[in-house]
Amino acid sequence: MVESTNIKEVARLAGVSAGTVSNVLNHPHRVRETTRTRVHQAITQLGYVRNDTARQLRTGSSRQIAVVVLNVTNPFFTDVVHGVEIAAEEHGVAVVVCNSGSDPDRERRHLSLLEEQRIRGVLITPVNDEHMTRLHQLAARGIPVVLVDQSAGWTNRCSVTVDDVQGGRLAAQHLLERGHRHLAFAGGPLGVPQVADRHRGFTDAACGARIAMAHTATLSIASGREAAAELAALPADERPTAVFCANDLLALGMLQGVMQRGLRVPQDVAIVGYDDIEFAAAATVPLSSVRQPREQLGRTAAELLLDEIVSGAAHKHRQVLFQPELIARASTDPGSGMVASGPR
Amino acid sequence: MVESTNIKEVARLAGVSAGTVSNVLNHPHRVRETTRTRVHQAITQLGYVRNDTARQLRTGSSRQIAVVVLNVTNPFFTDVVHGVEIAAEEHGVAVVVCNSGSDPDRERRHLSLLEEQRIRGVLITPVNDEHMTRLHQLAARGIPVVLVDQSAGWTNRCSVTVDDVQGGRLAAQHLLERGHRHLAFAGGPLGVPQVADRHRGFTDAACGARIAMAHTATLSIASGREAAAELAALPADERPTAVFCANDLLALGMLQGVMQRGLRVPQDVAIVGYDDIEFAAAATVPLSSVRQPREQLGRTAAELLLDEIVSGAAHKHRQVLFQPELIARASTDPGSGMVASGPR
DNA sequence: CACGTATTGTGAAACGTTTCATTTTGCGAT
DNA sequence: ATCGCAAAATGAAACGTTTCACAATACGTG
Repeated sequence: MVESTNIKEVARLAGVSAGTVSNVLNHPHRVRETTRTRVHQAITQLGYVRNDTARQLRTGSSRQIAVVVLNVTNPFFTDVVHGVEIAAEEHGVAVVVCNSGSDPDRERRHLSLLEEQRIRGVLITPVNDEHMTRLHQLAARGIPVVLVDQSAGWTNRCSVTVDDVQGGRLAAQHLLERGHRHLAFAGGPLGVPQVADRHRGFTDAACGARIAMAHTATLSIASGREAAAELAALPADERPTAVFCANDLLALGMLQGVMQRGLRVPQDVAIVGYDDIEFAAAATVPLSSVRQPREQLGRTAAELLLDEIVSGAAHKHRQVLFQPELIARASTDPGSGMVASGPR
Repeated sequence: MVESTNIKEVARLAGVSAGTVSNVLNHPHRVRETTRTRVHQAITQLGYVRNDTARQLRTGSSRQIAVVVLNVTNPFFTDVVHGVEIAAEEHGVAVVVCNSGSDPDRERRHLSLLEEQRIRGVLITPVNDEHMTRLHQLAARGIPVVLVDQSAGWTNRCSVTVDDVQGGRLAAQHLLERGHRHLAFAGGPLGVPQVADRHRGFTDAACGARIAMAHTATLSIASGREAAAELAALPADERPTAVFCANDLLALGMLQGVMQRGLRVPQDVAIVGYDDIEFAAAATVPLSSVRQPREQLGRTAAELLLDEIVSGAAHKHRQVLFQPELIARASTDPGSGMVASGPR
């Protein structure tokens, strides 16, 4: 390990005090131009790099915000992260991405680490409500927290959500309009609030229809394939004619699974996904899906957080609720068959 | 902002010195059990959280490694990141994900920030060779750097790569075997080493064939659609019968674009992608693709980095080269038509 | 009970900044 | 020349840890 040069060495080389070097870096106008250039020369000559650790210790706050997501490999979340980055960049703060992988334990560890690092603020989609008090604690200790895509039990703080119950309703309505009377919901675990809400909205709006439940362990393509096997194994007259999947990964797996078993989509079974990730439109059969404003979700959340950071006590907490939108494509349209949808 | 309690307050409440509290936290065996529990009580009673900033300043090193990727929204990179996380978790170090977005300027800013933070190590897929000297500088200053998915001009350090030239060759061979004699390469910018290598391998192995070039501005679905428009506009006898796309996003866009314009895949135009992201198999026409060991790439890179971190001078630099593999699916198989491929 | 030794605990220094009260410098006006 | 005052520079304290040489206990043994 090479010991790096510090501010004092720069000061010595430039023939000034450490305080002056610090001023050159942080308040250039306070120092005369001639010395300023002298200091800059010393800096480049020594290859000096400011030690942010010491700076943070002294100033007491970092210049980073964190975003904790459920699953980095889910395009929904990477789009959210992208939105966060856009907003953060405008404010000159850096974003660190943490992945809980839907594991409460990893989520807890991340939060502890972030608190130890005195992170400036946290955006988080919690795994479940297990750590809600922990999050309130964080906020009480001066680390603002904004909930993303979840709002249960968080009325007195900022959150940015999409109406999942309404999303479930949209899916049900769409399928009922298409004439389906025997439906299925695929998703899980129901402990995940988003899944529970989508399920609730779906069953509410489809109260007249028959609804089967395909419980999945995760919200992944693999789980979708498994659920498809279950579904395809049913005798034709017992099989739902349409499935609503709790997210697009599940729906893509479902699509692959049922087609592999010789069922036609949408003729034998129609499929509606959720999120409308970019790959939904490019699927084997372009996927109908409940669209969420993914990037805007992230951007708005970041803006709320940044406002809370800069405004401090003057900040007013807000709960932003976006409305989802159903995008109909071939996977629910008997007429369109195998014709691809156009660009979104 | 709430002023947090520090180690001294804990010490006072527990009736010991600050050093003892520190020992309880870092070397528990050095302190008697009775005092240890007393200190722990004080910690929980005050809700004390260690200030990692001060700890890092004193110890001189952080417990985090960074991974800088070209595009967080590209599933290829999220899979790589996932591999990194797995390896890092085994070693108890945290991962921070930085997104350069293929922008050299953002890449530079990230590197500066990471250096200021005295990050423990960096995994990076550089945008191009613009900052190679900067990376060597970082390494010379005691921040190990491992190159991921790129190795040009990096012979004396660790890197983990997949043979892109060979990948390009595989694609060409595959298409030649299928009888295609009029090919196209879609990708860009050629300043991106991966693109250049794939292009080179492709043209090398297809030297007998006619090869058109569809230059794209980015490696995204949108760019793929644009390239498709270009291609579809050609008269049928001037149009290549097969396209090799520099990555799967491009290929998915290409697929959407050509189908939307009434061309059939693979009958009118066959398509080969690159990366074999999970969504390639789920595409409108399941996509043939050159598979890279995405997760293993990340995991291996992280392991090399961690070895360099713990072994220090004893570490031997290694350049790991993986071989790609062509996965044939319907997008290049005239026989299979629209039949979906099975699970991978 | 005194001794020797291993086990615990202490206290101050050090890490590299920023901050701010204070001192020094520069310079135009007298 | 000298004064006055703004501008510039200084130097030491402080941020919250960890470390380490040293002091103070505890405890088994003779």
